[in-house]
Amino acid sequence: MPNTKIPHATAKRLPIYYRYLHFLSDAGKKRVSSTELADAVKVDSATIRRDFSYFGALGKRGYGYDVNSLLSFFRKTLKQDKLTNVALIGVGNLGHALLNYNFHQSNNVRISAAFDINEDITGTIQSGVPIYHMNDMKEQLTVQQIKIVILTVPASVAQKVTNELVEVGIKGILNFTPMRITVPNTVRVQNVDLTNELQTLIYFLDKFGSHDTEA
Amino acid sequence: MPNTKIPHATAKRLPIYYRYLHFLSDAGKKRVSSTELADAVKVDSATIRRDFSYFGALGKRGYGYDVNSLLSFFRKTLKQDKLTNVALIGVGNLGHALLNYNFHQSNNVRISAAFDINEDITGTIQSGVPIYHMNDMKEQLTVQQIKIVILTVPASVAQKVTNELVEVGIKGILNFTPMRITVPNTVRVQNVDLTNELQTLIYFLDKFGSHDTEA
DNA sequence: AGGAATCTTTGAAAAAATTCACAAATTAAA
DNA sequence: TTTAATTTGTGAATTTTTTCAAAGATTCCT
Repeated sequence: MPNTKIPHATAKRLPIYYRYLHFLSDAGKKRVSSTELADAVKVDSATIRRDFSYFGALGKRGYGYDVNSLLSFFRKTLKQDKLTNVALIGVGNLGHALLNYNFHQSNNVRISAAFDINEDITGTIQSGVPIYHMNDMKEQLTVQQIKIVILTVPASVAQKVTNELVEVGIKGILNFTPMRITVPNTVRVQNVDLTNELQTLIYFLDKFGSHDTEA
Repeated sequence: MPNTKIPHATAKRLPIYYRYLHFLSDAGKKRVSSTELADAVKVDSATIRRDFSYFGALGKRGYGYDVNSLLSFFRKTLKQDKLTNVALIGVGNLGHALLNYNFHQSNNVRISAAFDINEDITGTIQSGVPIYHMNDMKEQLTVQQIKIVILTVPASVAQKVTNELVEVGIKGILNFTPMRITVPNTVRVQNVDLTNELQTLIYFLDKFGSHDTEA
């Protein structure tokens, strides 16, 4: 019974599987077992089989999974078969790094517009991406029909900017600010909090019995 | 019965609470209720109360939690009362941004050394941090007694570098590479995978019934 | 002071996620 | 062809996490 309801925890692992399948395919590998995958992506093999099973019977007993068919299945599932345009809001330290970060390569995502208030950079093109002034944000997002943004503005303006994003129909926000922004529940927020990650790491430290932790 | 065993899910939320308490304290607020906190950090109030209760009875019925005592309790718990030195391995795009990123401000963490193979920058000081050559990594990490690193090297060398880190007794790795690195279970790895975050966001998109997702 | 309102603490229930373990299917080897 | 070795798919058990709900403690208002 495919696709009925994919658990949240499973969904978050799909990109990890996807990437490794990509790697295997590039390496010319034809088949892969859940055990082999487990070793590479550090997820228990039973969990992997369970995850896959939510999408139906993707494997073959005694054989494993066919790399290429699994890959193309996940490519569709993750909507990697078409290019997604996103905008970058806030071209500071981190924003600038993300402009150069090669999302496109493995991801089929392109940053097609960036916004900032700094007039030294607005109007220019950085790493192939035009930088607009924040004043033009709502207009450009509408015209370019962008539905996903990466938010790298200062925490102090995060909510204010978010409200504008919601107004123009943004559906997904990758939030790099430390603020927990408020949005209507038609909008999805994914938080990436660098400070938190470090603090969590420090916290877990001498608590040994360690190993891996998902971001 | 405090401190016996803090659930993983709880531990990952502590930094979020900590930061907001900091904010409240700075704003001169004396007390806060779980409901109020819940609204700000987007975690259910019952979950917050449960989380706190693992550390003992930190609040007062009918009153709420005292901001400053809660703050100083968490400061100790998260070891934010003393400065933690970390190293940055790999000063590329992202690494450079992290050098400028103000971990220190809210975090009491300092990047005290950075490493790269690019001889144009080794030997220089960037954003106040000396950049050493990777050849000197093991020596410097040992001398400086660094136990935590931020790993921003290319995926292709992630495991190789990790092995060296393990050799010199690194205990925590904040892994920005897309590789799932292998470490002995005395070492903790926290993965931050930017591409994954975006893909997850895209995946969740039209699956509406949305809202927040932790990184 | 008395009573209503607030708010934590915490058992217990519910929900979600992981893991075990084995039958069923397939491949590989002898 | 028969046997041994793999390996999936999945009920069931377990573990983890979240949420409910009510008793107990305190504050606030009149």
